[in-house]
Amino acid sequence: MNRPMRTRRQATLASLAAELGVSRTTVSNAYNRPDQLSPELRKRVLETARRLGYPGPDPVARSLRTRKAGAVGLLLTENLSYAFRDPAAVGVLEGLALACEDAGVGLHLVPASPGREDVAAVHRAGVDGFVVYSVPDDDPHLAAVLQRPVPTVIVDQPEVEGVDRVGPDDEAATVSLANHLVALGHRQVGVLCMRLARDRNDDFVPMSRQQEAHYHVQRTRLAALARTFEAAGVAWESVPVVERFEHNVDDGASAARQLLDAHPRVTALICTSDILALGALAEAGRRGLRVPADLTITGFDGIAEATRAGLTTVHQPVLEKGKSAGRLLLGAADRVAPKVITLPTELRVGTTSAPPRTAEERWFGP
Amino acid sequence: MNRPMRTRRQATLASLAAELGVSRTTVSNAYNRPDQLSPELRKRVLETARRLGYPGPDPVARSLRTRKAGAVGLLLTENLSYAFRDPAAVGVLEGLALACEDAGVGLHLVPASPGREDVAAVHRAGVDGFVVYSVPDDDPHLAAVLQRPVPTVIVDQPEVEGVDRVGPDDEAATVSLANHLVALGHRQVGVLCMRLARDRNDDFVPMSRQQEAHYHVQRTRLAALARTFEAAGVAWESVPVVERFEHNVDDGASAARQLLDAHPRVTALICTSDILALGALAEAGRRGLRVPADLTITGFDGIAEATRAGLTTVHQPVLEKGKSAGRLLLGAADRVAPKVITLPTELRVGTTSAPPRTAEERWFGP
DNA sequence: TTGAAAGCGCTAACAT
DNA sequence: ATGTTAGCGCTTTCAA
Repeated sequence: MNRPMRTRRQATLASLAAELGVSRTTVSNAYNRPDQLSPELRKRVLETARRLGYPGPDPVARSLRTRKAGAVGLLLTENLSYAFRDPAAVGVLEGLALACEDAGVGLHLVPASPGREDVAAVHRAGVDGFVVYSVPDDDPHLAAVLQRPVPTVIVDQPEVEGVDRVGPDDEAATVSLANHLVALGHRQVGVLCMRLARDRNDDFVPMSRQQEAHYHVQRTRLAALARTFEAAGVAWESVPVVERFEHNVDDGASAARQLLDAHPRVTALICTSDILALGALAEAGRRGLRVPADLTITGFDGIAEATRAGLTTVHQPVLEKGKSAGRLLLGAADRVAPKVITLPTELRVGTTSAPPRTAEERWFGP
Repeated sequence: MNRPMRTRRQATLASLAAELGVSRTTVSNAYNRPDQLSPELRKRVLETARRLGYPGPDPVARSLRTRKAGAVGLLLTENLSYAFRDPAAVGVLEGLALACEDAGVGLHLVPASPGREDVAAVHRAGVDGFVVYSVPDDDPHLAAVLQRPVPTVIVDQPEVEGVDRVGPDDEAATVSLANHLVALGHRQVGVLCMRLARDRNDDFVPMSRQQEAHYHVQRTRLAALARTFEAAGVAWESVPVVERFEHNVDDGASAARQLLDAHPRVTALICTSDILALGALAEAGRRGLRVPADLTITGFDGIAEATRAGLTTVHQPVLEKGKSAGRLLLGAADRVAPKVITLPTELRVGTTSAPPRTAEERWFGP
C-alpha cells in the first residue's frame, strides 16, 4: 500500500481550474454535480486533480460556503470513561450514532468533563446542532450551547423552556415503582441516588439538597418517591437517602453499605439506577442478606445486566432515546414549536422485590 | 431557564464592528486576545454583542481562516454497537477521548459502517487529522482518509507504509501464548478468530483465507500460531479454525460449538480475543466440560471480564493505545519520519490453561 | 455546458 | 491600542 506524498496542501480548486484552463465552477461541478458537465471533461478534471495531488474540495471551506457543517455535536458532561461503562448511556450514544449514520453526518464529541469550566470547545465546534445528554441545569457548557445559533435537543435533563427534549416520564415511572413497593407493604425504605449537583457529596442527603438538586431527573425521582410514600403515611424526612458522585457498581455497593450500616431496619433499597442497584445487590450478598426475603432492591433503566439479575426496575428504551434525539435534531430544520418526546417506560417486576418480613419473621425465620 | 430567541444568525463580527464603530480586528480581539484592547472597550464590545444577539465568532469561518478545525476524526469501520460492547475497543476510544480532551479538541466520529461504501463522510469531515482504528486493509474509507492532506494514525491495523501506527507486537505476543500451550503439551488445538475480511464467513477457514486475510492483526496472529505449532510438530492444515463476523460473546460460544462438534478431541481452544474466549468458556460449561481439566481456553486482550474469569490471555494496554494514538496525532505537526509505537504485551496465565489430559485420563478420570 | 462575479465570516500581517 | 488590507477555499446565482 502506498501513501501519496504528504506535503502541505498546495493545490486548490482555483489552481486546478487555472491549470485546466476552466472555471472554478466547472471543477466544483466535477465533484458536486457530475451531471452538470460532460463526462470527458469531468474525467479530465479528476485526472488532473490526481496528478496535482488535489485532494478534493476542502471540507471547511465548503462548510463555510454552504453553512452546513455535516456534524452534530454531543455534549456530555461526564468523563467518557463513565459514559462508556454505563450500558444505559451507551445505548443512548449508540442510538444517536445510528441516527447520524443514517443521515450521513458525523458525531462530534465535545470535550467537556465535569471539572472543566472552559467552554471554548463548545464555541469552537463546527456543528449543525447539539445533542445535550444528561447535564446539570447550571452547567456552563450547556449555557454555551444554548448561545449558539443552532438547534439543540436535550436528552433526559435538564428541562429548558423552548428547547426540544426527549426523555421518559420520570415522574410517572417513579410513582409506579413506588406504588409497587407501597403495595408490597414497605414503609421503612432507603434510597440510593446519583449525583445531585456538581459538587461532590458521597453521603446522606438532607432535604434541602434533594429539593435543590441540579440534576432534574434525580430531583424528579426523589420528589415522586417522597410524594408517594408520604401519601402512604411515611414521613419522608426520616427516609435515608445516600448520594454517590460516580456512577458505577462499586459506588452503588458502598452507598448501600453506608445506608444499611446506619439504618439496618430498612426493608427496601430504592436505587435511581440499575448500576447502583447492582452494587446494592452485591453488598446485600456480602452481608448475607437474602434478596428479596430480607431486603427488597429496585433499580431504574432496565439494562440487560439488570434483567439478567432479575432486578425489579423501570425499563426505558435507551436506544430509541438516542435515535429519537438524533432524528429530532436532524429534522429540526425549521420547526416552529419546540418538541418534547416522552418515551414509554415499563415497570418490570423481577425477583428482587417482595413483601417485607414481619418483625416476627425477622426473629424466628419465615 | 430562558432561551434566547433563535432566529437565523443575523449579527456577524462585521455588523457588530459597524454598529460599534470599531474595526473588525477589535471585535475579533475582544474574543480572541483580551489583552489587545482596553478592558472598557472589550466590555462594550461584549455587551453590544449580547444586545445584538451575536453568538461569537463563527467556528467554521474561524477554522477556514486559521486552518485548524479543532477536531480529530475517528474512523472505525464497525457498527458503533459492537465497538461500544467490546471493552477493548471502549478502552481505546476512552484513551483517545482523553488525549483529545487534554488538547481541548473534539472527537469527530465518522459514519462508516462495514457495509457502507459511501466515503463522502470522510471527505466532508472538518478535522485536523484522523485516527483509524482496526479496519481491513482494503477499506475504501481508509483510502479516502489517506487521500486527505492531514496527518493520520492507524491503531492496530492495517500497516500502511509511511503512516504512523500504534499497536502491540501481535507476532511476539501470539508466539509467547502459543509457546505456553506447546509447553503444556497441547498438540490438538482449535482456533476461534474474528472477521478475516469484509465478506462474511461464519464457518471454518481454509488456509487460503487465513493467509489472505484483510485484517492484518488476525492474519498475523494466525500465522504466528501456525509457525509455532508447526515447529512443535503440528500440521497446521489439520488445525480447525472457525471464524466469526460479529464480535461478541454469543458468537464466540457458537463458534466453539461448531468447532467442538466437528473436532471433539481438541484439547485447547485458542481464541484471538477475550470476547470470543468468554463465549467459548460458556459453551464449555454448557457441554459439561471442565476448564482447564477437560479443555484449555485462551483469549487475547486482557479485558477486565477476562481477568475476572481467570482467563489465560495476552494483556495489552488498551487505554494507553488510545492515548498514544491521540497524542501521536496531535503532536504530529511537522514530524518527518513516520512513527510506529509498539505497545508492550504480557502473557497472563490464568486458570483456564493446563496440560491436556492423557488418553487414559480421558477414560478413567484424573 | 461553461464562466464571471460575489461573497460565506473570519483572522493575521502590517500599519498607525 | 486600534485600523487597513488581504485573503482562507469554496459554492452559487446569474449570464453567456
